[in-house]
Amino acid sequence: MAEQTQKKPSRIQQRNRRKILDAALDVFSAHGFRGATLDQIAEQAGLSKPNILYYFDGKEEIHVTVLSQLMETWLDPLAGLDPEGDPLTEILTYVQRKLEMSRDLPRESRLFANEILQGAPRMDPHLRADLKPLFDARCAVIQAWMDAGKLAQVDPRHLIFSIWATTQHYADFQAQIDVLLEGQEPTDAAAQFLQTMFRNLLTPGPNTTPA
Amino acid sequence: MAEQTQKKPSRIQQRNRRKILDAALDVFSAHGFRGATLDQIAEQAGLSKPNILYYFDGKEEIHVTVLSQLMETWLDPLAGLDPEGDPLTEILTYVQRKLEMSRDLPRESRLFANEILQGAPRMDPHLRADLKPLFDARCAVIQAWMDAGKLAQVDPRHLIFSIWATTQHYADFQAQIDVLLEGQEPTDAAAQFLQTMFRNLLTPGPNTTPA
DNA sequence: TCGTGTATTTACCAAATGGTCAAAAACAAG
DNA sequence: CTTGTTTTTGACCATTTGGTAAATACACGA
Repeated sequence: MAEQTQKKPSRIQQRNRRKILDAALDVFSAHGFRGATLDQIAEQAGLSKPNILYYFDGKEEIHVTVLSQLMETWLDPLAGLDPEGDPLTEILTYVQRKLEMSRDLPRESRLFANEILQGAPRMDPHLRADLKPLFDARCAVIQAWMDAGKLAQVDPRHLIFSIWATTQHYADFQAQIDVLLEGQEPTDAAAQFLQTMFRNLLTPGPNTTPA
Repeated sequence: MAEQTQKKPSRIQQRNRRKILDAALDVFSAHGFRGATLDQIAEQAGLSKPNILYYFDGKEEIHVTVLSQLMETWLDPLAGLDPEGDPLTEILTYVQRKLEMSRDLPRESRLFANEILQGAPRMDPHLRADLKPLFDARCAVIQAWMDAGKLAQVDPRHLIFSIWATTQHYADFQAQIDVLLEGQEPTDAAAQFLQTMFRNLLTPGPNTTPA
């Protein structure tokens, strides 16, 4: 059966589960949970619907599995922020990595956005268990940098929010951006803009927040 | 019938259409188009399902109507940006207004986000017809301000994107933010942060973009 | 090659859902 | 009250969709 409690998954099982999860990422990210159908996932995966339900207990389980896997990938850049590195460089690198993820993994970004938009019904536990601790830890690191005078004083929490918002925007609102930037040079102006914005924000100098 | 080609709508008709559209905003913004059901909308509106279909031709038409109405509200702040005003003040005021809209009209923000996330299937025409021209016009205004040396030189298009992204983030990702900021002082730190960020970005000074 | 557990398909089902229709209320005007 | 119009409803319908059961095909080690 598929419910092997501890058996090693056969090669064919691994392959099919991967195909299903990849198809599910496609479909869920494009239509949301309720908008996606098992038939669509089945077709995309090149398998029959009952066959898919042979590998997963139901639509819900597929969705949860995809979201769980996504979580790791998604937290990776933030987790990679090095408390020992140069503060400004670390943050600007983080911005850059997030921006690249929007480019290279738009499906993942949209899937995540979809889930949060609906109130994170299935992801809330993950957010509390995985994201929250990491978020708090990174806020503390950034705060320490600021206290040491290595960065301008701003609210670390909203700094992170603004990084997420601006970078993920390019994946999540791509349809809008395509309309607004139609036919314009594909220069990577976004990267340059964001680097400038966050550098200016974080560089301690004459423009710092008034006490 | 409801299909009066030019007749004035009766008072009861106006009232019911409004109830339906408000209920639809609730339901669509919370579950997306496919996730929303006519029964949910009917219940929320306090009407029966057939009665709803007496006022609207179908689910699709309700959705389109809500989106169209939303468009005006949504473009209003950008349209209100005054080319004659003080550049920095104008933009910072715009940021503030957009942030307030995220607070006061989160349903609208999420409905919009949902639609764009799905690739703007029903809104694409509106984007091209209404948003695009306004966007181009405002970009030109901002560019002129920069050329006159009244603002630091950055890409106006990405400036606007970043304003949208950061402000709407507070409505669209509220579920996530609630988890991450749980139990923290409800100070309006977001407003202060964003004002600082965009002021530092746009104030011509030592931290300007390198030529 | 054979047998056994694995994988896949065919044929279904029940619930949900968008939508219809005719008739009943409700209502307005004379 | 009566008549003509607008509004509302109850009873249905067809399709979609998540899911199941049983039968069939397949892989692969003995």
